[in-house]
Amino acid sequence: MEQEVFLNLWRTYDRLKAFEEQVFGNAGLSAQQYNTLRLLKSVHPDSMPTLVLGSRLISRAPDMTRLLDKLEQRGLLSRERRPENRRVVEVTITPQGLALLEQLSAEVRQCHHKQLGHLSPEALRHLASLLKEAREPHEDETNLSLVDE
Amino acid sequence: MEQEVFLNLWRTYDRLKAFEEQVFGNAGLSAQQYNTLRLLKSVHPDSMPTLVLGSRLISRAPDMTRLLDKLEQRGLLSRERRPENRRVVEVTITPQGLALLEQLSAEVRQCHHKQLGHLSPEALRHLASLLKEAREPHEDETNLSLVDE
DNA sequence: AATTCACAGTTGTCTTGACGTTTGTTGTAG
DNA sequence: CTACAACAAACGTCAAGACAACTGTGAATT
Repeated sequence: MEQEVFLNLWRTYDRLKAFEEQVFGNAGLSAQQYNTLRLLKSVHPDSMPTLVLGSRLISRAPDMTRLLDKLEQRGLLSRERRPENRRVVEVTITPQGLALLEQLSAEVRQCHHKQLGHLSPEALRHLASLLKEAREPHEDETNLSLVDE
Repeated sequence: MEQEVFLNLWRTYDRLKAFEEQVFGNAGLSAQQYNTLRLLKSVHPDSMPTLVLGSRLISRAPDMTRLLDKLEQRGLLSRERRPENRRVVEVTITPQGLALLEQLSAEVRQCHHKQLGHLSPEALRHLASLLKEAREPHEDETNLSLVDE
């Protein structure tokens, strides 16, 4: 029974993921990169240290450095070491990064609707709350809201 | 709303996956490899063509050849081209493969219990059925049962 | 002040996922 | 009977994920 739930979770995630991948693929982003930008936007114009960013992503990212490298090369974010603490690298989204998110936003909304639009609002609410309940004991910190816009 | 559900799905999957990875990691398997063996066991002593195997896995596997290479090297399965049709490669689980699954089975059950044991049977049933409903329009074929033992 | 320790990122390496392109095999049409 | 299309698998390549080891920086201990 518990096994069946996990397999259902896995497969459903795998199927729905394909939609996102198509949207982000067009823009040359991975889902993880998109979420990084989304998270940076939510604190803009403030910055965020690399490791904090990594820990707040939906899915753990063991490779923040290289992920940020790529986004920085494309001018979507900037990194800076501040004199008061040269250990941390502060990351900020750039106007280009914001513009890219803006450009994608309609398509992303549409994508999520294609994924799950066939479910009733009650079913969606119920599903979200069961999912939260399922992972609740395994969250390290109280990792608050997943949506932040 | 739909976006929030997908993010919850993603995160919950990511959190629960960690448990499986630990169990399979000990045995030197990936979750995908374990599922391959499990699927082969379900048709044992019959065999299965490579591509059929790939299409029946929980999550798509674009790289069956190399996944099977590793399992074959460890003697967990065998591959064979039959004279009547030399195009297809028939895959069969070996006694060693079966033994490995047997050896892991208790640990796997325990792992799923750790993942989801805190939910009531009703919640589990409900969650499974909502997940099925969520991906239903996106299943290519009627991809029937995920559990097959 | 020098040493030790903890912290934040980075780099190296290996494995896996993704995707397009061959190679070998069979069936079919001219 | 030959050429061509289809199919199954294998291979090449590149980007991501995982994990360990390393570098540089700041704070604490003595």
